[in-house]
Amino acid sequence: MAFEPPASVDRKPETAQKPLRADAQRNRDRLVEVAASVFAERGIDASLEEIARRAGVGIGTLYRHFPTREHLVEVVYRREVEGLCAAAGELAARHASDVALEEWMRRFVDYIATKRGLATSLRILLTTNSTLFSDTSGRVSQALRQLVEAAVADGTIRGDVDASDVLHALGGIYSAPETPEWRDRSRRLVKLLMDGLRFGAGK
Amino acid sequence: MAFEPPASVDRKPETAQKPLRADAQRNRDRLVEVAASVFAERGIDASLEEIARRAGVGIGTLYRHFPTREHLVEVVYRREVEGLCAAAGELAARHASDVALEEWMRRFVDYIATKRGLATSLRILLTTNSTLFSDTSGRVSQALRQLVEAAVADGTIRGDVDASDVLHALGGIYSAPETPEWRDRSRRLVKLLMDGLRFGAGK
DNA sequence: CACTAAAGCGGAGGCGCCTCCGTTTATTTA
DNA sequence: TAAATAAACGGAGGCGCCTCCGCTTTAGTG
Repeated sequence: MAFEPPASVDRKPETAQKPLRADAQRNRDRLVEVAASVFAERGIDASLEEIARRAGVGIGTLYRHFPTREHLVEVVYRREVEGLCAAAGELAARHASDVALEEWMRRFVDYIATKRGLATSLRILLTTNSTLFSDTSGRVSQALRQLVEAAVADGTIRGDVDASDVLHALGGIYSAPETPEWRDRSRRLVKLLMDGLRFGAGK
Repeated sequence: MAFEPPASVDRKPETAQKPLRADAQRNRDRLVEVAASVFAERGIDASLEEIARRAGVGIGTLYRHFPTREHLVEVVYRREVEGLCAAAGELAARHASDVALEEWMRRFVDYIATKRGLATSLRILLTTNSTLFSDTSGRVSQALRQLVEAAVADGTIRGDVDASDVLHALGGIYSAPETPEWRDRSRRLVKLLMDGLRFGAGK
């Protein structure tokens, strides 16, 4: 305690560690799932005991799997980003590529919206744990690139932009001030952006 | 709680608010003093109840004066920086100006040393509460400037440097890695710096 | 001084954090 | 399938956080 350890969550080696016992794996999954909804509902400071309770496990089990609150938050956050990015592939398969892009951006905005309230805690986590930041932002921009390139390739959006342009355009959303109309304004921004992208498509 | 408030400690208006009742002022002073030593001894996560206990007041009194831990930490931190800077004037009055500068830099290093362990928490506080950062860093560089200018003026150190040069030189100390020899190395650095400053003094 | 209103006090109580360890369960071995 | 053992469980307990409110003290006022 004299020397509080760096607040970063330590990396577990990517080399898959021995598989968990079946019950342990079940509990762990359950905890992550419940934690995601409790954090969403009550904020990032939600009681860990409540999470354990709702997951139907003892508090000791929660702590064994996630030795600190930050461990749990990190896992939940990674899972959510992963889900968002995975949706890119599904949308691409099911819709015209410009529609897929638009829908994905809309989801992106919604997702950011849910995270606005947590901004300070999350920012601390992201600055503290730099791999978390680079991993997730890399994953997000990869998903976006996939969608933009597909839409450019089949001519449903103009060809003189790339994924990083779009990401920058979306970036404005992130930094916009926290007002009640934030969400609506962001949605308008996505629409506007799409109109711009569609304009002059197919040359 | 849905919307955790910005973690910044809100500015109390500089316009002096009505003076506290005598007992309240006494307790407040006592708390700050005790808190400084408890934080120094146990780290920034020390128990607030222990602080109240040692100050001989109830926990309720502590919370009335300092509604959050951050409030208390901020006040202690400001007081310490203030003390450090006030020492500049006293040293200047009592010693030759180069000696005053050297001694002050030594104290600065010692002070930073005590804060190393708290670095993460303090960094969060400083990035969260930007007035705290600008107030204190302004105050520190002002104290340093006073000492450097005096020493340059009476020719005990060379004339082709200014306070910001010296501050930058000291800045290296801050970012040096956290090793056991940190403190000794920093002291050597101060000596080295002073030798350099004295070299060719008086033109 | 005596009285009073306002200011301040303080600690009980409720809740959450986290550790520790006796008990239970899944898996391996025979 | 039974025994052995390693892995995992879970909650009691101790501690700290913070709020709330009945009690005490101070600073005016006559």
